[in-house]
Amino acid sequence: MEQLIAHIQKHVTLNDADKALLTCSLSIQKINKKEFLLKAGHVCKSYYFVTKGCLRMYIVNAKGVEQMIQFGIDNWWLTDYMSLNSKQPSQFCMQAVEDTEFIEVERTVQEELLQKIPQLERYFRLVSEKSYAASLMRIHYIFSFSKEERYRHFNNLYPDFVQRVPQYLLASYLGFTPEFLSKIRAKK
Amino acid sequence: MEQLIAHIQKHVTLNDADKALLTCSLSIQKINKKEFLLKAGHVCKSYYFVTKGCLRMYIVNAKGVEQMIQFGIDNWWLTDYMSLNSKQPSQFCMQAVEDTEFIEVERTVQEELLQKIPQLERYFRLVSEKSYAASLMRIHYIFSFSKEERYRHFNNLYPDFVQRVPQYLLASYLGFTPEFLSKIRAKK
DNA sequence: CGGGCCTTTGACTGGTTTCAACTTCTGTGG
DNA sequence: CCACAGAAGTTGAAACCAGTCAAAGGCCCG
Repeated sequence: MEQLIAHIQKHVTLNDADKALLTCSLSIQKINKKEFLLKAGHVCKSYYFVTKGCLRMYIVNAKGVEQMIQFGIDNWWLTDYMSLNSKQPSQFCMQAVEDTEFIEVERTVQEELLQKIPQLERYFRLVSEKSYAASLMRIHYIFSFSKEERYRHFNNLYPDFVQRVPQYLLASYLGFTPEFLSKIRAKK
Repeated sequence: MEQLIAHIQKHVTLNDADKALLTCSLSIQKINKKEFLLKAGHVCKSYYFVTKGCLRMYIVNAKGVEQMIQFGIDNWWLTDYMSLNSKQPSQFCMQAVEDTEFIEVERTVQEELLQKIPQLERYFRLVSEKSYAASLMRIHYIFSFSKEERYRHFNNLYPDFVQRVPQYLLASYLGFTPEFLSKIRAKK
């Protein structure tokens, strides 16, 4: 819980009353590896803030293949903004990659908190601006690097994370096949 | 100007005083085809809202090739959120594809407006959440479709836009070469 | 210790890029 | 208003990056 408050305070300032309100409105939840937070076809009704472990968001494409969209690790927010705002069924699934601890913020609870702590509006804005910027950079890397370069670049940025997740998820996240990732690694 | 106010009111409500304040704080600007709003190496200091025409944001990659990142047409916000928030130099360039009309909101002006019209904070949050969601869907399409499928899909969604921009920009946006786009089109 | 999931390896295939030459379009100055 | 230069689009041949498929090996968890 202090983790979320610390993250918020990197962006906006909270007084003690705000912190108390957050602490009593929200709680840490746990989920086991392979369990789901969201399944395609259901409306996404919460924001999820990961405090420990790893979540993933994926979509099943027209060929029936699971396509990784996003990982969520420590201090990351994960949700389907589209479904959340439109209240339409989500196309995504959200599943735990490892046993994971997270804070769930239901849309309705978020609304209350935004009323009572107006600077949270700014916090969530800054978070989604950052996520958007990061995803544009990801698109840049996808187009500007070959698949092997992409892997090596990602491996340099997050060497520990690469060791931590199954290769087939990483391969999907980077946009190629697990076989190809295996061949890259065999090289050296 | 009414265009921006209408767009804001799709997300939050404004009273007459708010509208008046927006109208006197902001103004329509024009830029000619090929002119720049932002060049790599400079700090991005504004949000740009396109009311007419077309802007593009691109990055020059390690091989010296211009890589399209984003188009901005009617009712789209375009900016480098990374540079804007961190005040670090941008890696991106922003250039007019056609003669374009837009509303510039400088970061400092935005701060004032956010003070005076608090619900704008929510508006900008919703806009960036939407943009983020759209860019995740774009990543999904990139990975799940072949390049030819990507073009046909995009062509179905935005047939008029495809006619409007130079093919080499569209090819770059979709992540392949102009020659390949030419061949796809020749097929049928 | 067994079964299923994950990873590895190799041969074959094909979608896409690269390069170069040629054609068409566009805009600018005479 | 035409001419011309540079930019944009087309076409084909050759090369290659990465996918597919199949079979074998490793490893985790019940």
